[in-house]
Amino acid sequence: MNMTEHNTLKPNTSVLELINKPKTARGKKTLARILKAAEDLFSQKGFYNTKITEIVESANVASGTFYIYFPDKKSIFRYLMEELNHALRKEIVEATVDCKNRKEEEKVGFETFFSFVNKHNGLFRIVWDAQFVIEEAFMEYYENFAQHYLVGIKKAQKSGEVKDYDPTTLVYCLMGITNFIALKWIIFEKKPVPQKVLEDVMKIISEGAFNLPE
Amino acid sequence: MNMTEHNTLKPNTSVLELINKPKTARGKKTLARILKAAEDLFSQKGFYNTKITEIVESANVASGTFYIYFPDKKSIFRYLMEELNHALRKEIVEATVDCKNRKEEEKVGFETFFSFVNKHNGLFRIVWDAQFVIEEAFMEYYENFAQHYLVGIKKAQKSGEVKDYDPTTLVYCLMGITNFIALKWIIFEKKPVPQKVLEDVMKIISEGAFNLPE
DNA sequence: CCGAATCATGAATCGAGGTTCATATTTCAT
DNA sequence: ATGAAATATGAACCTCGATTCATGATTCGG
Repeated sequence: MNMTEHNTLKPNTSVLELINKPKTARGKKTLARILKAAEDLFSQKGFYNTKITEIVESANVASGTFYIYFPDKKSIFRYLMEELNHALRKEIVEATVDCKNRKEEEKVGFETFFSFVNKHNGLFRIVWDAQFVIEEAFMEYYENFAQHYLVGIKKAQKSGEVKDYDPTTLVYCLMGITNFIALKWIIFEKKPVPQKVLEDVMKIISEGAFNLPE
Repeated sequence: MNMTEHNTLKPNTSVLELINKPKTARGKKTLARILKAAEDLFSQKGFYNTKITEIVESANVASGTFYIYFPDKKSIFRYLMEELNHALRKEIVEATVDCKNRKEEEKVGFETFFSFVNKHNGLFRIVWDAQFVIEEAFMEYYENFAQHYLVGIKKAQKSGEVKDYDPTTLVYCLMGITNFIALKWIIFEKKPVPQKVLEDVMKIISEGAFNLPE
């Protein structure tokens, strides 16, 4: 077992270089087809139930071709995870740039997250599958997401917009809420998250769940 | 493919009979050893990374013995899932019997959930792994849990203790919060959930996260 | 338009691990 | 005490799927 240097939680650690980058138009197309096929299949059936055979078949390439771009099955999985992570964060950042206040920012962030999961509803399955495919990746994913979230929350606490709880607790509560709401609607019900639900969620995190005892 | 009758979401569907029940003291002990070994291994390494070989070795039985009690690898996984599900619900019900109001009930419920996950920290890994092992089981698990939760929440809404949101939304928010707080602390940090965190969580769901703009 | 680099092929390899089964041992009701 | 039922054994089987590699086709800069 040749253990390579451990991959600590450095923010910008990228593993995307694991792949052998195509240098030709043809190569790029092929790689794209492979990635698409893999994302679809992993999303539907998970890592261990997806055969390389199926990926290459669905991508219309020979099995050997797969190994031109990825050293092994796990690499493509990890690659997809990072890709999704980046894409999600990018969408959220872009969607929230000109929000007037933190509350609006949360709302738009939630909406963006829901629509992203709706588009890439394999995100969950891939991320959750990760804990048994590439152990570190799973924690890395959420801790990373939380860290970015944290920055915004702390700022909003300084400005007085957000109450003075332990910010990490708040961040994990908010991530929990969005993840489970998306799970319920997009994964279980196979529908977009209804507007009414989004609004109730906003009310819950604004006003709490309980009525005051009179 | 001989598709057996589809397992709809009937509350009390039990699959525990999948196993060949032992009729002897010896048999019971053996089965218990196998279950313990399997729970440990599945928790640590997930379903697909756990070999029958390892389970039986860790349980000190021969490979054939495994198949006396379970028809195949998936059965024992499913069995464990149900067992955990029942155990968790039982603990929560028992812990909350004499709570004075819904808010206290939530708090005690949260505490019990955290302590359960702390004791059986494989619960998460097993449940989340499930979506790729036994697809229905994953959704079944959460929907089932949600349904029980819902009953209590609706009651508390009638009595006016809980605000009048869509109860399903509220339930999934609360499940999301507890699951992610447990994830952060018990799984990622490998520590029990600190008291301060529990208190902040309670405040968040009581008072919300935002300060009112003055 | 040539040839070195790139990309593609797919049959063959190889190891892994779930499951079976013929045989042996243990239990326990009578 | 006894034998039928219940348990236990573990080597052998068998399938499946990740990966390799020798060979062939394409690309594209100069």
